[in-house]
Amino acid sequence: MVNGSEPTMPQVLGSLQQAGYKVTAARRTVIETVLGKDRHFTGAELVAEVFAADRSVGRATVFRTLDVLVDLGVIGRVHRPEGGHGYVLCPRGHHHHAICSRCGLVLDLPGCPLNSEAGQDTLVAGFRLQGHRLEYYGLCQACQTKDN
Amino acid sequence: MVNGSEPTMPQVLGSLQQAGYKVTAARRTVIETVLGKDRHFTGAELVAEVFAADRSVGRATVFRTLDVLVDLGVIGRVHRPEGGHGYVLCPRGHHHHAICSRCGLVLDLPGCPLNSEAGQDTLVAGFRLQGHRLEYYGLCQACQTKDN
DNA sequence: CAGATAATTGAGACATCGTATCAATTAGGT
DNA sequence: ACCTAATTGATACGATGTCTCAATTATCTG
Repeated sequence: MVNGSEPTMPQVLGSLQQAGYKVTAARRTVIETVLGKDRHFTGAELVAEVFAADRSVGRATVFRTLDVLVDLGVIGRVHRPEGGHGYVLCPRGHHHHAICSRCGLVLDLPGCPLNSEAGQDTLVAGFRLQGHRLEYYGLCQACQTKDN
Repeated sequence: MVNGSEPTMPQVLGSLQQAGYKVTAARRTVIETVLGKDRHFTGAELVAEVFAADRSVGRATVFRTLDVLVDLGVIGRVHRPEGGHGYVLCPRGHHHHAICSRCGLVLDLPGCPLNSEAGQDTLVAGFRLQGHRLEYYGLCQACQTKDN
């Protein structure tokens, strides 16, 4: 990946336990598969890959584990250029993504270009800000050089 | 709504024609329904409302009209806190949204807090920026005062 | 280690959201 | 009024998740 701050297998398993979730074989398989991805993916894609790795893991379990991982902050949901939404592996801490609108590559951007959270409390009168979501779209280096 | 820059019925119909689309009864009904909304909505919600207004409008036509309106820039797609995505009425020009995570109210934010586009060309080495999507989440004034 | 127990699982039906097909209708230019 | 292509409604379909439920299993307690 682009920077080295992605969570590792033991880290995620630790977070799981710490949050009160059980560490099961199915979850291991799903997490291993997710950690191997370097671009956004759909639930269906993940189901296929997990199924290829372990035929006994159920469809519902994959989606349930995705929910858990979103809850833990290991992955996030993003819009996909094609419409619908996908999932993407997230490094820890506040950050945003640059998404290649051609191949789906996801780059993690360190930091946040927005002003301090304090300044944004007054974004709109009376609105209590809780968070934000920022996604950049464009072409990654590889896709720029491909003709067409 | 919060600011007065939302498109009006004649404006949207004009845009429709100008873009080469025909002005039909079904589209009028869908557009009227959309213009009456002040928060994000799902396709299904809109289908129900349009159907209530005119029982003869088909499901597919509602979604087709939504596509046209996205194309015209009258509405945009946003993430919904509950997951999935929704549609939201948009004023013209580059802007972003503040979305109440409790009631779904959407506030249009004039301008853009990000630095000039020029500066963002170098966001990540080699990445050619095409655009971005920014959404704020929080509680609107009304929802802050509601107990819980 | 064994037993208790609550979380988790797989299977598959179901729900939601949106799209494709297709013959019939209709808007808009002439 | 006529022509023609765009649009329509109905319906089947597809993609993406969610729910139910009985069976299993990870973790805790002793």
